[in-house]
Formats: sequence, C-alpha cells, structure tokens
Amino acid sequence: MNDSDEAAFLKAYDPEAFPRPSLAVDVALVTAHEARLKVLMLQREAQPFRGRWSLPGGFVALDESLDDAARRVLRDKGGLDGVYLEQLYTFGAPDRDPRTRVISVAYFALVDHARLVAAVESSSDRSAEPIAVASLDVPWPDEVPPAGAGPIALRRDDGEALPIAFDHADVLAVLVQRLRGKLDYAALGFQLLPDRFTLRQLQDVHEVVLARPLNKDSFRRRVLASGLVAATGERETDVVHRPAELYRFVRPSGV
Amino acid sequence: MNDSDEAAFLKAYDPEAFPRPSLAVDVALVTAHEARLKVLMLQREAQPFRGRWSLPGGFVALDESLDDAARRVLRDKGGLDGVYLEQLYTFGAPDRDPRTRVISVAYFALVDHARLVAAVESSSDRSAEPIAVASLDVPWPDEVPPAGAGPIALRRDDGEALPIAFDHADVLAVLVQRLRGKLDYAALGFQLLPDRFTLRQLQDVHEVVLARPLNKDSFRRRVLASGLVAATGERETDVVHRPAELYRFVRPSGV
DNA sequence: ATAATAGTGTCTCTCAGACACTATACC
DNA sequence: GGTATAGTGTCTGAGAGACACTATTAT
Repeated sequence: MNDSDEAAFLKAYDPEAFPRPSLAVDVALVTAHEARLKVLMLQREAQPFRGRWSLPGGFVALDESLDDAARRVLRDKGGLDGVYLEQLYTFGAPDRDPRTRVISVAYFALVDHARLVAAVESSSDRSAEPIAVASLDVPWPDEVPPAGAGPIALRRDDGEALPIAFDHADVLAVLVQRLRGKLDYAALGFQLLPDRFTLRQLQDVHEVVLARPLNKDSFRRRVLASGLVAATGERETDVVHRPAELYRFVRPSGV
Repeated sequence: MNDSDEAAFLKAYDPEAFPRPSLAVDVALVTAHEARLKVLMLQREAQPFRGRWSLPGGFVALDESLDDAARRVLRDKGGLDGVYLEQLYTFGAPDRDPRTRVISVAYFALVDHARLVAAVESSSDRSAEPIAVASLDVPWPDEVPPAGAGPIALRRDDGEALPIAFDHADVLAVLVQRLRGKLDYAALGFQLLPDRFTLRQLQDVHEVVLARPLNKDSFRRRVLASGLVAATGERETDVVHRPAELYRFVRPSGV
C-alpha cells in the first residue's frame, strides 16, 4: 500500500456518502439475590415509551469505543466502576425506536448485590429519574427458549410488574441465554458475589441463573477442581450454624 | 402512555441531535475443506487498505435490519442464499477505519465447500473484484487464545499469505472462538456439509474446527445419540473401500 | 443436648476413550 | 485374497449424582 495515495484519498473522502443511523449502547446491570436474577431499570420520563422501563443506555460518542461507551453508561447511570462487562448482542430492527433508526449494542455487567444496592442509593441522590432493581421472570427452564416461549417479564420487590420499553425484553432474553450458557465455562458466577464468598453462596448463584437445583457434592468438587477458587482460611461470621470457609476468586493463569 | 403525546413528540424530534457513525456489516463466509477452515475474502481495489484482503461487507441501509443487510451482502458478494447466518460480534474501535467512524456488525455464514466453490465461480463471472477462498492459520490450539497469541493468518491455496485489511484478523479470531465453542452444543457442523453426508465427513469437519483428532467411536455414539442426524438408507459411492451410510441433518424439534 | 449447615467418604451410573473385532466395498 | 474404511462390542477410567456420615458452630 502507498501511504501518500492513502493520505490523498482520505482527504477527498466524503463521510456523508453513506446513510448513518444513530448508535447507542444499552447496559443490563445484573445481580443475583434471594433466588432471583435482578437487573437495574430506569423509568423513562421522555417519549418514546414514556413511563415504561428501560435499560440504562446512551449514544456512542464519535471518539469513544463501544466498550468505553458502555463503561461510561455504567458510571453515569449506575455509579459503578471496574465491574465485569461483556458485549452481548447488537439489536438493529428498523422500527425498534420510533424516533429514527437507532442501532443498540447491548452489554451486560455483573456485580454483587450489596454493591448494586449501594450504587443505586447514591445514584438516586444525584438524579430524580425513577430507578428500580427488578426481578426477572424467565418463562422457560432451559438455556434456549423453546419455540413459542413468552417474553421475559420484570417484577419489582413490591410485586408490581414493570412494562418494558423498546425491545429490551428481547435484550433480557438474550442475556439469560448467555448467562446460562457461559456460566459453567467462564468465570461469570464469581462476578455476582463479593470478594469473599462461601461455596454455598456460589452454588446459590448458579442455581439462580440456571433456575434448577444443583447437587451439592458434585458442585463443590467441580468448583474446587477448577482451580478458580482459593480458600482464604477465614470463615463466615454471624451465622446460626457451623460457619463455612470463605473463598476468593483466582483469575485463571495467563488471562 | 399517551399515544397523541407520543405522536406530537415524534414530529418534533430532531434526528440530527446525536452524532451518528457509519454502520456496516461484514460477513465471514466459512467452509471446511481438506483439513482447513476457509473463508471467502475480497481484495480491496480502493483505499483504505488498497490491495489488502477484507471480508465482504456493506453499509446498512436505513430501512433494512442488520440480518437483512448481512443476507444482502451474502447474496451480492457471495451469490449465496438460504445459508446458515449468525451475528458474531460488533467491532467499534474509533480508529478501525481511517476514513470516518465506522461500526461493523460482524456475521458469519456456514456453507459446504462445493456450494462455496460454485458460488465463487459464478460470482467471478459477474465481477472483476479479486476473490479468494483462503485457509485460516490459527496459532492457538484451544477455544480461547492464550495471552500473547499471535493473530490469525490467511493463506491462499498457492501458499501465498494474504495481508488482512481493517481489523478483520480480529473478526476471524472471534469467529474461530465462536465456532470452537458452539460446535458441540449447536447444530453448526452440519451447516458445513452437503445435505447428505457420512459420519466420517462430519467428524472431519469437527476435527478441522477444533484442530484436534477426535475418537471415532465416541464421536459416532455422541452424534447418533444426539438425535440430530437420521440415516437415509443410502450409501456413498465411488469410494475404494466399504461405502459408508449417508445421513441427513434433522432439525431439533420445536426450533 | 439440639438444630442447622459445612464438609467428606464412598458407591453407582453414565459416558468418553481405547482397543479389538467383524463387515463390506473395490482392486 | 488383499486392502482400506465402516461399523460394533466391550473394557476401563473419569466424573456427576446420591447417600450417609462426621464436624463445628450458636442457642
């Protein structure tokens, strides 16, 4: 390739030559608590879908990468930094936003429940936008929804169902599939727990995500054999029974 | 939500209010042949990256879904219709295209080798754009590349290495990870074979994708037990040894 | 002591890998 | 018959599920 050719070409290039839709990122901030998967949702105060609940999102700036945009959304709307973040899927149906063509690159972030609650509280101080941590009602048991499975529903702690804006129910459906599919093969479960956790807590998280009970013995064996956890020598406190050992997540070598 | 409110809002909405990058789809058209994974590549005749090889791609029209755009690219540049197509990942580094900000939603398509060769030949009649079906040199053995693994390289049948345009080496790296990860859990292998195939051919495909030998007996057992294949009663012909039974892919029930 | 959960030892069942053997085509 | 690959029967070892048992804390 000839560099001066390329420089001349770039000078003459017209960036308006192709149609350009708007580009947004939406972030599902996920946690697990009390046998439920939960996500942070915001109630829309503007049209479209005013009054319905949407994932936090934002438009991508021209000089920022998609990952950076997702991290910015997480920081601005969730008050969280340094959490596990992964690109999920890109949604681009022409009519998914009635305003104009908007393509949304969906991300998901995983955080332990206590940290999410703290972040939501400090975030509510800064902004009046209604915020909720809603439970997912997943109407199918396996990784992949069978044909004809209904959409995912959201329910607040007080029991009220939250109507979902845009195609965000589809985003949540893909999210649940990704979580269930990757949980055993990647270090996702740990991301939903605090730094120190018991194996029982980790099993609870897995059971919440997979929506089925797991065998205690074989779960312990598998986790300990994976080499992804290390005993700390500490034990939990303030429990009414024999306290369990606390473990911590060990990043797999070379990654 | 109030419908007339929403209608009034839409009328007043200014679609120029947010920066809008260009949006493209790129499609990796994949096949397996002679113990190699292969992809269709085009040699760029324009800047940028003139002379280097890129995945077929195109900009997304404002009234077309992402999937439709990918199918259009497949039809226009590869001459193929009705093949397996799946969204892979979205690439959005600010400098990935030196012209302007271009976000690329990458797809991959799977097709059997004979069909790809036929499509390439008829496509070469229509267009003078240099086209190649290049072998992937994957420099890591497992599903996920270890830290410090080199980039994927492309090699033509005549042995010549093809320099890669844009960030398409990254696209190919994610592609290989997806293929290796999903091969056992989803019906991907069949998509790389013609309608009728022998179990040996299917095993060859799996070995090519995973880049490691598989146990014949247990592979046969697993495939037959999966219920995804059905014997046709026919046998292969023109082989110098005992002909194997031909099987066909049976779509999993309910999908 | 009792209650409750943590954690371990062991048996069984399933399944992948390995090997050996038989079957069947063309030469 | 020779050769090459298809296809099957059987053993073995690894690992998950199931169950029973011991351990350890608070009350």
